[in-house]
Amino acid sequence: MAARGRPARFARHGVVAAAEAVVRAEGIAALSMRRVARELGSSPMALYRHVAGRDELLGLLLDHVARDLRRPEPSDDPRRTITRIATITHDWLVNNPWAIDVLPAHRMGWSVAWIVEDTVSAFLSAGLRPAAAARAYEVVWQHLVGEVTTRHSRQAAPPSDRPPAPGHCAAHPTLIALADDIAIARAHDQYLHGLSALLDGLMPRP
Amino acid sequence: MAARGRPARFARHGVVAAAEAVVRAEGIAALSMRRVARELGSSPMALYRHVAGRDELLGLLLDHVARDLRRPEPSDDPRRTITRIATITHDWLVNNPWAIDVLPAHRMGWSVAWIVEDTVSAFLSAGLRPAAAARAYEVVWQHLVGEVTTRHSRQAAPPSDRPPAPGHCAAHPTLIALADDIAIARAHDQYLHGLSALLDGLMPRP
DNA sequence: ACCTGAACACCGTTCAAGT
DNA sequence: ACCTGAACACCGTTCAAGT
Repeated sequence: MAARGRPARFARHGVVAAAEAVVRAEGIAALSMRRVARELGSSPMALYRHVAGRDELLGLLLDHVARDLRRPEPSDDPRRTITRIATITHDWLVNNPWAIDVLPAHRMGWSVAWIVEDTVSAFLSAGLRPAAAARAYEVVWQHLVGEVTTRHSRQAAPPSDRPPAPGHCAAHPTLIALADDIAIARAHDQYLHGLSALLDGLMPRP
Repeated sequence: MAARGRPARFARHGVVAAAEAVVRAEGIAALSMRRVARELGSSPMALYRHVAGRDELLGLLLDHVARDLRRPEPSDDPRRTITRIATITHDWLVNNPWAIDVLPAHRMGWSVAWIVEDTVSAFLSAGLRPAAAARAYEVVWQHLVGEVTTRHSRQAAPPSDRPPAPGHCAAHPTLIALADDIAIARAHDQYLHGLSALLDGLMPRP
């Protein structure tokens, strides 16, 4: 069949690719319909031929970026499997922190459903009952999201160098005495440490 | 000394109070300088006499709302102390989810510094070394933030009722078999369950 | 000393018109 | 069939002018 009407200057995929370029170069805050249009050299309204709106564009971008998230090979040791999946997901979210906000609105797309699938079944094969396995997955996910969220927002607003007022020091002795330990615990990559403690509490002991 | 110049129509506190009213009634997304000005019946620019800008207003609002967060009495049992502080903070953050984003930019203001102080010293009196106590606090905080974040974003985007495509079912057998368990784990208030498992892993066993 | 109005540079999205 | 331009209802913030 012959092409009818005016030919398209770009396609849905081109819009997503332009959006990805903007996010990579200038961060998620710079991602606007107008900015993507400028990237494509078109008018803002041209995008709406290919994409329903900004929310859909974010969802498509999520699917696009999810290709970097590779499902690991299954292993015999459930704890090892869970740790590996969590680590991969963690590193991916550190690179794409905006995905945390998009994931729920995107109905936790099937492109990343294997995270739930493989983690829950690892908990099952570790001996947890179904309800406990589902809860355990939820806790691991919450901790993962919390680590990435706190990391990301601290990066955006680094701690001040100003010393605290004397009155504050007297009121918070432990805070002052352990200031270095607290700073180290925040700065270093402690995700695996926290996950390990969590799994100690969640999984049956041998 | 006599008042000089034009009298003020409102004060810094009035701006914060108006901001709180807007947030309580319409949520954090509705909080704009222009919206607060409308609330006060003034021009948007009048606010800048009393507040440096939107970021400072958010910080002041945080301090204002932090008065609802009451420091609990110390107890003899460290685990009980930590659980109580975490529960209070959790409930407060569920009511003020926007605070999660503001806290780091606000340099974790001294108005809530007792959370760190009391939690870390409880871990110390449970027998943890300083570095471990600091890390343990960090993990508890991360889990707390993650629980509130996932709860909040799911509330904004409830799961769809559409049944998944058959292909997806075949690829994710555990997900399908435990669908009800997973839904329950997400819906119910599982914060205390997760915290308990976390403390099992973090604290020395008697 | 405090407030206002116009302006600048943004935003998502609708709707009618052009090619 | 696809794209554009003007428009609407927003946003934070600057700057000069008014009282």
